[in-house]
Amino acid sequence: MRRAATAAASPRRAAAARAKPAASRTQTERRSSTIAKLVQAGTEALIELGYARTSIQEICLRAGVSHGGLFRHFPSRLELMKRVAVEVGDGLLDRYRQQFARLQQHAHDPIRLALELCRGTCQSRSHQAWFELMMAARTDPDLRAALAPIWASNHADVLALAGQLLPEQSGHPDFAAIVDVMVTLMHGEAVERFVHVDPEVEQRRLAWAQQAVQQGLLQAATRR
Amino acid sequence: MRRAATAAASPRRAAAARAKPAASRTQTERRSSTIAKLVQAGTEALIELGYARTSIQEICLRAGVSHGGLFRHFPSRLELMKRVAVEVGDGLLDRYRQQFARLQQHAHDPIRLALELCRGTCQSRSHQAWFELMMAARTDPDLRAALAPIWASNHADVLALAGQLLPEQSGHPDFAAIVDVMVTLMHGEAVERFVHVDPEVEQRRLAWAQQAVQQGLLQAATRR
DNA sequence: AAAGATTGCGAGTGATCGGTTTCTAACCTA
DNA sequence: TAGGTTAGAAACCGATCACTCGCAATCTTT
Repeated sequence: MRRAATAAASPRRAAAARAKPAASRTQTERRSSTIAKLVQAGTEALIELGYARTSIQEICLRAGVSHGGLFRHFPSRLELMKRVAVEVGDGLLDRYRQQFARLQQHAHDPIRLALELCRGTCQSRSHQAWFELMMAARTDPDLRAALAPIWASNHADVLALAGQLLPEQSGHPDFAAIVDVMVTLMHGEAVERFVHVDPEVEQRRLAWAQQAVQQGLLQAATRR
Repeated sequence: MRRAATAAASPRRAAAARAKPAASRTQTERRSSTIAKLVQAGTEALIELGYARTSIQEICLRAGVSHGGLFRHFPSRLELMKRVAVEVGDGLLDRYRQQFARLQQHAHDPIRLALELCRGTCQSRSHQAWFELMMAARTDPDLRAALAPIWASNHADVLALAGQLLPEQSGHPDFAAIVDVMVTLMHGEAVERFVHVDPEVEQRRLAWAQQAVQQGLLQAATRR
């Protein structure tokens, strides 16, 4: 399906690209370049202005693409937002994975690290775009329908990643429930952060969460 | 300042009101009646359509008030939204207080009851309007400035109410932190609910939260 | 190099936005 | 009951919304 390799295979076009790298590009390069610019601009607009004010003209202005140029690649605003959602969701997971891999050797407690990274991810700029789409979808049936499968796969990916990064704990019968509670807590924290930020409260909250997770993991699921 | 009593003080007008209660009303009655209708309509529109689509004409349509009539009582959309926020915030607290008073005699565990009511409140229709205003304010500086004091007082009221309803636990050094974590958790739950609802996960989450609160209350703050 | 396909551009379209203005109907004071 | 004030209705304003369309520029194929 993809034809990215075709460009490099043509010696004549490759030579032209070497001579005037900015001026002459293949169609697929032009296409993917402007698409990337549009998606990036859409993400930034979501973060800074919110879904309602992320208008076509705002995106085009930020991307440096004309009004009509956008519709050459996306048939509607909704389709662009779908693409943004996929890109943002994948980006958040990648970010988490990379940070964990980089820091886990120097971390004393992997659970603490996991919680801190979870908080950091939920408070990141990208995650604000994610929330913005979630909230907009609440009252926008079309957007909701379009994003539902993206959310579902992302949710599954989060749990899978947690099990992958914490292999020793992943076998615990309550592991999924604990991950769920912690992610939910971080989501609540991120939402409240839009209203008010209190570093001291946040620190106590994380300490409390860490303790609760460790106690939860120590005891077997004897509740039932 | 207020003159609501003036109407009832006039015997002639009171007689007229008794004769044709719907047709003839005092100015203050007319005024407060349409204001109430506008605030109610604004709240419902927030819940069903979201902040962005809660337009002047949508509110007027729902309230049965003309476009110009709205601006007779509110100088701008923002002022109406401020009023909605106050009304919704107070309503949520009243609702919680009343439900707790009604159910605490039959409840086995007041902490469990407090958590269940907190969840119920955060998942109520009114709370969706509250969230909608929160999220809209994230990217709307004017709205944010207008709602900041309302949030601050509401936040203080929530903690005060918790201490009032759980007098035995309110003296614990971690009480405020525990209430904070639980409210935050319920906020996260409410947000995720916009995406997906899973009753089984929610049940486990509440059981886990209850257990965590009880363990947190049992031990003194020995962390430091 | 000619012909064909793809990409980018920007002036349109009708609808809707928050807010103003003008005018009539209802109510209050005296 | 006359004169003044308040409440409500509806036409109107410029700005902005998502989206369309015809045309020019740039690749790709022959």
